[in-house]
Amino acid sequence: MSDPFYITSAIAYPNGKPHIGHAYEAIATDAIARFQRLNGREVCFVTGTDEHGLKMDQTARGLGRETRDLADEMSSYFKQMCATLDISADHFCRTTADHHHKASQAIWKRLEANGDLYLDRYEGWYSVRDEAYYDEAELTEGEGGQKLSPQGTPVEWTVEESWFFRLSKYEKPLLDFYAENPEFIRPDSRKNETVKFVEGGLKDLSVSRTSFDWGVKVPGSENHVMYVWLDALTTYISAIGFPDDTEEWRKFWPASVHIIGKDIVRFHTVYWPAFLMSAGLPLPKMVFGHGFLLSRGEKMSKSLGNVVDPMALAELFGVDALRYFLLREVSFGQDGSYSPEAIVTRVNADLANSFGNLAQRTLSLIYKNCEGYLPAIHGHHADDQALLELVGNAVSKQIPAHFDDLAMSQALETWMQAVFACNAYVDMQAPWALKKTDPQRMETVLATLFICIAQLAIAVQPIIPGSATKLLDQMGVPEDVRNFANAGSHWYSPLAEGGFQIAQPQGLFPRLELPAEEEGGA
RNA sequence: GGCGAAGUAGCUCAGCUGGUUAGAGCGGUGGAAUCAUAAUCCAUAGGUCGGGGGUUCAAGUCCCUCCUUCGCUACCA
Repeated sequence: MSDPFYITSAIAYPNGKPHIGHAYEAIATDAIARFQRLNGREVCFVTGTDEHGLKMDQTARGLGRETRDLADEMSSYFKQMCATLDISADHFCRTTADHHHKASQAIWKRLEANGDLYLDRYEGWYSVRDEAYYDEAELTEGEGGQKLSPQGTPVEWTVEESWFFRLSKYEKPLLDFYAENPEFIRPDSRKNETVKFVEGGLKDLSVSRTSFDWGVKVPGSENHVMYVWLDALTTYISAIGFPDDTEEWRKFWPASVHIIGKDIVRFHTVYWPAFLMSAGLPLPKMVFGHGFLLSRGEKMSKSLGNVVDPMALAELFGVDALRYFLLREVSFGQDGSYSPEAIVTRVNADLANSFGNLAQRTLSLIYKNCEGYLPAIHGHHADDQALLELVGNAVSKQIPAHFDDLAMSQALETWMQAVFACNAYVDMQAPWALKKTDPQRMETVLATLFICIAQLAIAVQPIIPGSATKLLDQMGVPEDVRNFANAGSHWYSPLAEGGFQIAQPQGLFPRLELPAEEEGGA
């Protein structure tokens, strides 16, 4: 088990409860992590919550609560979401943890030691009401020449003491890095945006705040807290031990991939690598900016009232159904659309009808006609060979290649084609008819199907771990076979000859029904 | 405004470096089968590949232009 694979999702900003976008990212990241484990890599998967910053502080104050208290509560919802959705994270990190503060201060000191931090003044148009600075170009002019923020609140020219990071110094190194590492930013559209942005020139970055104190204290400037992003990004290294020289740190850094939303690509592809360069640390190998989930093609927002609670969806349709839908229907990297009809249609067609029914009809035939004992193989026909080859090729080559490329929807498309081939094979061979005409042939056909179904279940584990495991359990497939390296090994005959007997098969993928329409609007 | 992405069958989308009759799934239609979660399999549905122009022996696939939608254009995260 060498070849470490370190993957992170973004750490969520918990000033609200988790929404479907958080669930989507967690599920996608989890599927990749699970795939790599089954692919023989030693995996570390980190997720968590990013709890500092102005907004958390404001939200808590608005509720009349202690910020820390609110953070504890909100973070727990995200942790709970991970548990519910079968997210196999190795570490759930909170930026409020002591070790994380220590790590953030350590990286700060490294930037400082490298001469990249200097104290200056941040000047700009500041809205007291929004507690935010705005660019001149964003402002509008109200009555009497009063300058207004995009939110329509008054702004005034404000000067604040701030530490700056010499981001400008890294313009060239970053561009060189992008050029030398074409896979660093994916998909390409995000890379273009980033390159153009950096080519446009980088200004030094204000990396401390004095206007609030909910954050990591700047070493030596106790009235400053660190810019939230500097602290948040540090999670990726503090999670595995930094600044301590731990075994995990040595094994897993630099990260294999950071999975993030397309809205925070810049922080991960400009600021983060610049910070790391300054700190003298290796850079992550890849940053992948996935798309957004739209509700019937529209952005989800509180004002539109179309925000979807992922817990409710999991409750309604099942965790694996939700996971399958999101990863099959949405091309990873692009925006995707969600609707109850779409999930019901997709899950019924693929999981219930095609794959679930394939397993059910095959296992039922074995249960009824072979007393549950796995049938012997009496020499394969060309049809059997063709199917075994098609499924074997999909499971051992094509599907892992797609997963490795983070193309989960394509992996599943390939998977479905193999499922279709199995169904076509069942119909053509008609083992129920062979029962009377050629029992031995029936046994071979059922054995062939059993092998294929097991392989398909093994391959789909990263997507629907719960159901796949249940099916493999029903089928008695040994643990050490349940990975990409061994799925195609010679495990069937030993299992059959060992006298394994299946119980009466239980359907694992129930057909979904469209939930009844909500009554009356208003 | 600048830069970029996208516009392909009713729906959701594949189509890499240009090359035989433009593909898949879902839906629709017609058959077959009855082992199975009324699931499955086979066949099929006549889309000027956003409009126009151009390059080429050959363009959905390259160039120009127009239309439409979307993203980025730094200090909330």
